[in-house]
Amino acid sequence: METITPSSLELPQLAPEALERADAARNRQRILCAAQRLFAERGAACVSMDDIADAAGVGKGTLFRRFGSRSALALAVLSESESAFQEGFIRGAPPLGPGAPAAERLIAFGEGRLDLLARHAEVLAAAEAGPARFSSSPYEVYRLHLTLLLREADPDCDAEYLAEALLASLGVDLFLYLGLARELDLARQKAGWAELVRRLVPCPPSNAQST
Amino acid sequence: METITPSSLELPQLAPEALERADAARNRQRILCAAQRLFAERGAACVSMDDIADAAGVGKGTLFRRFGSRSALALAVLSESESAFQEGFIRGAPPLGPGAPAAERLIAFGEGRLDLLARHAEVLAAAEAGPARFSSSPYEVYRLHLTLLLREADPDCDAEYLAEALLASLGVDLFLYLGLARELDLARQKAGWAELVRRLVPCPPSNAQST
DNA sequence: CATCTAATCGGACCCCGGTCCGCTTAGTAG
DNA sequence: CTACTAAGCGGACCGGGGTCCGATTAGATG
Repeated sequence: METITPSSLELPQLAPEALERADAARNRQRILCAAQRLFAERGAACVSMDDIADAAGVGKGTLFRRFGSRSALALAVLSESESAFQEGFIRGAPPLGPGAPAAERLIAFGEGRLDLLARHAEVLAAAEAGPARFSSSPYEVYRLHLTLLLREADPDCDAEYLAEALLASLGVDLFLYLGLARELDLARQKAGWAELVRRLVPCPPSNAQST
Repeated sequence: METITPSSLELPQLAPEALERADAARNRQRILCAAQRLFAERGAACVSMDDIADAAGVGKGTLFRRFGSRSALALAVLSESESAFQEGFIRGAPPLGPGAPAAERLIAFGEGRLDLLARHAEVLAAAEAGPARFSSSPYEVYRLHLTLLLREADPDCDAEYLAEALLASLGVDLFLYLGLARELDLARQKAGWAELVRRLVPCPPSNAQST
């Protein structure tokens, strides 16, 4: 504790992977592959953490050391799709990306999220189960994005609250429930979302303002 | 199985309590009391089903036989408050009850629900955890109520979808998260809800129509 | 009161997510 | 190549929700 080795000072802690030991990195990959495969084969709901550990040829302790929790692992499995979506609404082409009016971007965001839900509902349900829902980094990004768009659409609204309220209607649980129990399919939910957004923001035809 | 006793035919199955054996009814009461007490003492999150069974002087099997699940038990503990609220918006005085314009009733509904959340957040969190959220009978009542009000406010909207979307923003999880992590207090959430509703329904000053 | 039966009881048991800690090993320094 | 150390490993373990089934008993019948 008292003597700090020079090497520890030189490590700039670039990224988690950078200072990960080789076997650790290998195990992370093995676990990710096993999880992805099992999720695809049986459905995420029917795959326990023990299953994944066994399939990856790894102890349960290792699994939790690498990923911390079931939700975090599920999130990691989805990171590619998730990043692609975020890329889309942050730097992509309109109407999802910058350039379109806020209302249009909001509608496109919801449709994109609903597509994501439709493609990965099961794994997302695992990723956003319980307390993980609000503390995940995607949620924070979504929240910020919606808050900015809402403020842009109407500076007088309580954008912080409305962003959370809107996000609530794009939750996995609701999506699955609406689809399975209430038989509202993807198209209907997209239309409903669009209606919701259009009613929320006045949607003035030419309100473009710089700054 | 083949011989049906006359007595079984005479039982009209009036209500669950009616055909419940005396000891069963007694145990149900004991369990409810113990649960209520423990929830109040320690907070629902720190009370396990074993704790409740022990405190009630009853086996775990009995507990689950009577209530089926943790969420159902929590719901039962709250049934009084829940009924009072439902009574309020079904048969109570305006603006919560019938008589006020739909928009006003919607706002009052959300405020009432938020009050309920504020009073019983912990137990409600247990009651609406996981899959129980959408399958509970209160949810169905809320859904119907909102659907009718939305249709009344604007017959052209997709009331079914909008009702679910609105209800999502009155979920316990979101309420707790907004209050604790985002520091949006009860008043702010009420104001936000009112804003949300007013933007959603045109709120024409005199749109009262019979039928 | 004795008998009978089906509802009830209760705790041992299961599965699951998550934690802990003593053993192993990668990677480095000499 | 050897020695050293901290990171990594893995499986025993824990508490919690929920299930099962042999033992018990309420309460009706005669």
